[in-house]
Amino acid sequence: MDVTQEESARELLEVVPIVMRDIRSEMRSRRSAELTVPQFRTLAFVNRKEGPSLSEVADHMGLTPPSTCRLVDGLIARGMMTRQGHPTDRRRLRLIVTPRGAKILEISRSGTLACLAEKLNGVTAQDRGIIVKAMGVLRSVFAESQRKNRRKVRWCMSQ
Amino acid sequence: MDVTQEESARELLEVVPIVMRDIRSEMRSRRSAELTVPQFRTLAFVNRKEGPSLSEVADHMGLTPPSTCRLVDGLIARGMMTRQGHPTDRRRLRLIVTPRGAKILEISRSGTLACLAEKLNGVTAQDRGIIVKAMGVLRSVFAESQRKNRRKVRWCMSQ
DNA sequence: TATTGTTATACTCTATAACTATA
DNA sequence: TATAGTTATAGAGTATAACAATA
Repeated sequence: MDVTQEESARELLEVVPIVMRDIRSEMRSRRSAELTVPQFRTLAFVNRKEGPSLSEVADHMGLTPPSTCRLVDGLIARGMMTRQGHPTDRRRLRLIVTPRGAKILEISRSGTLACLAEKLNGVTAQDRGIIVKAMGVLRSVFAESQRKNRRKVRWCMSQ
Repeated sequence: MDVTQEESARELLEVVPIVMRDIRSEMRSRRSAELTVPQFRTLAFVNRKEGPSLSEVADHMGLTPPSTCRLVDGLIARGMMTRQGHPTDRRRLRLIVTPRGAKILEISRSGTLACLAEKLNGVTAQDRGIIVKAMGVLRSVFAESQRKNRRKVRWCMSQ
């Protein structure tokens, strides 16, 4: 099935927000873990990267530094990560996920995954394959554009 | 390619937030239209439905009545829709998109679509077909679960 | 008494502007 | 002077609780 850009863009704009709403409300309802989507993504990134700076997190999230700072603040306030000094550059910091943060991350991830997986139960294995394939394509398209956005933001900020 | 529920769920949880971030930031940067994603979705729904009640909007959006009320308030305050009385049931209201609202909706939709379409430029027509197919599957899965959520919310509220 | 919508309150997400400390 | 991070401020999204008006 060959499809125009416009057609696929229309579908994305219509369906992605619906799926997103569902993911968000599932995370919110998982009381034991209580992570929002941005918190979850931040925690997962810091956990994977082991000691990234704030800028690196902002870059990955596509957020401005102040927004990222607040996001991180919340996670630190709830004992899920800590700030540490950078060995050579004292302006920078290194973010580290605490054992408690790692545990919460795991609970949140597995719970949300289980919910999503259950919903995908009625979908054929082949259609699931199509979903995975589509996600791969989308990842390559949109992961790249994040960096661009980030640079633009930086540029706007300094005029 | 056959795929497990877990595998497809993992991909969704990883990629959907990234695409969503992009859609949101595109809408935000479109200064002439200045609609957030929920505002856009609300306006589009009300425009399509011609005169829905607040509850119907809440249902469609998967939001609680107070949240929906505020969302609608903002759109009304900016002259994009109006509240009208329901002919037979005086508790209800009918939401109507103003000509100005319809115009802004159109500007926002076409601008965001153009941006998304441009990003999908480097994708093959076949891969776009896969995206459209996947969106169709996801729509059927997640459009249904919204209603369930809504009922649960109502139920939670009244204990 | 149940339903529709609203107001009050509180939290998170996000931005821009202005600042501090370090390089 | 440029960079990393923070604080101040503000608007939007969202929830729960409490309420008013109508059925």
